[in-house]
Amino acid sequence: MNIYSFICHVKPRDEHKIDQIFQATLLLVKQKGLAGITMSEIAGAAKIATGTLYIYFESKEKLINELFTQCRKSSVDIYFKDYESSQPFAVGLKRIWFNLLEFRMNHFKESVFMDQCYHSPYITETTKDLTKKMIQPLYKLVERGKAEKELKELDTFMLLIFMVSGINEYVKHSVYSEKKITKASMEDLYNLMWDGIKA
Amino acid sequence: MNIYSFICHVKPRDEHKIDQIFQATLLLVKQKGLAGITMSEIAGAAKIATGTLYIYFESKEKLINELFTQCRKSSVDIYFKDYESSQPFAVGLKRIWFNLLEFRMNHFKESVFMDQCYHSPYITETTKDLTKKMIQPLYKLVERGKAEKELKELDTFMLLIFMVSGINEYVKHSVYSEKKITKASMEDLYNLMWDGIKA
Amino acid sequence: MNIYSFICHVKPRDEHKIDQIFQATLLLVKQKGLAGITMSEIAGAAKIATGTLYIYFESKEKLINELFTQCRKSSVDIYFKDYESSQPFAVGLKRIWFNLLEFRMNHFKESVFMDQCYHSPYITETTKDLTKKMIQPLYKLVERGKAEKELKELDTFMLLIFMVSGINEYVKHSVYSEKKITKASMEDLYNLMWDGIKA
Amino acid sequence: MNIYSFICHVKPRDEHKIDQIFQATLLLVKQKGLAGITMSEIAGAAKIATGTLYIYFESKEKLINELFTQCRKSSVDIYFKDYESSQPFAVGLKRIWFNLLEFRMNHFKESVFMDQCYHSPYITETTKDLTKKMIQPLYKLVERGKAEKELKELDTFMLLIFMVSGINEYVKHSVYSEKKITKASMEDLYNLMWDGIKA
DNA sequence: TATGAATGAGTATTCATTCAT
DNA sequence: TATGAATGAATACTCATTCAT
Repeated sequence: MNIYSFICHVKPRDEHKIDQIFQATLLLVKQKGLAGITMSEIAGAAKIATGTLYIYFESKEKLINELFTQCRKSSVDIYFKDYESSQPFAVGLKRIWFNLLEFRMNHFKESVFMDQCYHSPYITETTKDLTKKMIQPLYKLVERGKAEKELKELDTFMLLIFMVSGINEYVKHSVYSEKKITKASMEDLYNLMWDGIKA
Repeated sequence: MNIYSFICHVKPRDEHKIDQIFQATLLLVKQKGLAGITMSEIAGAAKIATGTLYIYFESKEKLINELFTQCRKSSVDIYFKDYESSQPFAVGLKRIWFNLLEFRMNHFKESVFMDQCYHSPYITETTKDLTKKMIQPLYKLVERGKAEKELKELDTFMLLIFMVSGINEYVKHSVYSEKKITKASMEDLYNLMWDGIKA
Repeated sequence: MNIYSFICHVKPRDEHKIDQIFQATLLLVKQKGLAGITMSEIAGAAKIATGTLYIYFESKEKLINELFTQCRKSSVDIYFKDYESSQPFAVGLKRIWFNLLEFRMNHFKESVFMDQCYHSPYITETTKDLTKKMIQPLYKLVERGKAEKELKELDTFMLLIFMVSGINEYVKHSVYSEKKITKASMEDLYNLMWDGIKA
Repeated sequence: MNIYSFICHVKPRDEHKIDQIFQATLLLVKQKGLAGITMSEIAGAAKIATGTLYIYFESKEKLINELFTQCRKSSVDIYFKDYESSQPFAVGLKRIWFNLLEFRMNHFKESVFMDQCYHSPYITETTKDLTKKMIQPLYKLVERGKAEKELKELDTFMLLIFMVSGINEYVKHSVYSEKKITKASMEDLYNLMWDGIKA
């Protein structure tokens, strides 16, 4: 405990321990769903005591919300990795689409967790609203695609949803049926999507 | 009350009550998620006593599983409504696709519930396996489409998932943003999908 | 329903049904103990509906108490069967002792039930008191034995208890170890007891 | 609190608390019978929270079984206190018989509890079987008595049961009629028994 | 009377949270 | 900070009793 803590009562930041807790939670949610996990299970899986959990998160709700927020942040970071708005539209789109796919594949637990949260009593409306804001760049990109006559002249949200939804379901299916996703199948899925949306 | 009751003085278990319970559960799950509902809330919403719940379902787990099973059944019934395998491929496909959309729209609570169940501790593996079997006819249809050179020569499951995934997400989005789904937007979404999968 | 019922509200007396209920209760208590039986189990075992049980007994407590009372009565009836106070002391004693043994053997369920009742919340103090009164004749017999110098000059209750206790335990042991009780072993046990109490 | 606690900051499960729980349970069973006690009553009587009960015993059944096991152990310990198999037969027998009597007198609650358990749904068959094994030394002693021609040539179990049964019933009677058991009456009862079994 | 579904108070058990160490 | 036992309100489930048929 340092002097700063006395003044500001900031939350402790043993980032390593927080990560342990987050990873434990993600794993358990994937295995048993949000409905089936308890604080002591999380503590157990994170190899700390229940009491310790409450040093880092003041309640279960806070823990879930903060994990959600962090998942969302890291997902957005990945979504726009290596994306330059200066690139031609088609290049940028493919870049982002593969980023989305990559995230779903490599962070499957996070995806499941975020899906589950959406209909849970833990996530507040504010948290949900924030999520919407973070996809703004993607929204912009689609608008640009329409402006450049590369995409069909349809409702932007419809295009957005159509582009993304196949990824979620395809990855889910692959994980549960334990089928590897090959580079070729990724291209196939992209082409299905692209043939759908292109002008 | 049926004629049998008059003769035999048997008070049959009230099928209507099962429906009350199911509807109450679906509503609550949509509102608060599977994680947040209690047996007494369900009983309250169904306007019966807690004890009565246990006359019809021996445990919370059984209740959730049976509701899941019934949702699946009714969804499959709707999926293949007015579908004739003798129709041309494109006609049959459109028929089923619109049935799927219709189900998601008109039975949104059921859809949300089924989605939630998938990662819950309530649904058993057997129940999940059955689900897979029930989509067989759709699988067959896609195979036929490929044989008739109407569809791209890709993995059947990939095509299947691609066809269906947009529906789920689009309806979800519409419900939560409280946008009506018009006949026109339905056609738009279908065309996005069709342009993607057609040979 | 007859005219008498209207006037007096007497309890119905389908003696056959009451017996069914009693037998079912005794069987269940032997199997699972007084702590483990429910009214619907009793009804089930008696092949009647739960509601019907309440036509014959207004509560669980009443049912248990009435069964207890009936067991006590029938036991006392058997205890003094063929016993004549005019017979010589030793003859009378042997008669009663063998009657006691016979009751424990042939009405084992009743014995277990009565034992269980003693420490249960169901049996009222009044019911217990009554039980004491019913062994009066036996008490008198022991007093006579002492007066006739046939028995040791000890506290009557001590003699009484000593005489009887071996029976209970020996029968219990035989039933649970599934050993038949032979005529010879009955005599052996009697002699053990007699050698103990005789003057 | 032991030295280990100071070093490791471990708060050990409180053995004393288990005893509190056991004593509370015994008292309640004596008062109301096994049929009439609830977990929250036990917790209340032991002055702990209901939840705490479940830290020490995972279910009511487990609690009852473990208490039964502990009662049996402590009873057997007392049965053979100051008993040496090298002593003359008659000395050893009297020693054990008085130990039995002492246990029944000083641990009346335990006796009542164990009696009640025998026909309850809580005690498993395995637990019952173990009980039989623990009286082996007593069985041996009776066999020796027969070999040394001190006892009647009768079935060992019959002798065993006869020796013991009077104790149970006599103590029960004394407690319920609130009569003190004097040293003299103890000797009287022993002599009744001894005159019965001696060769 | 007889039925057995319905009731809801009561009971066993769980679990988020606190607290003494 | 870290621990995990302790707490007690909340939850799943039971069961004596009632009641419409």
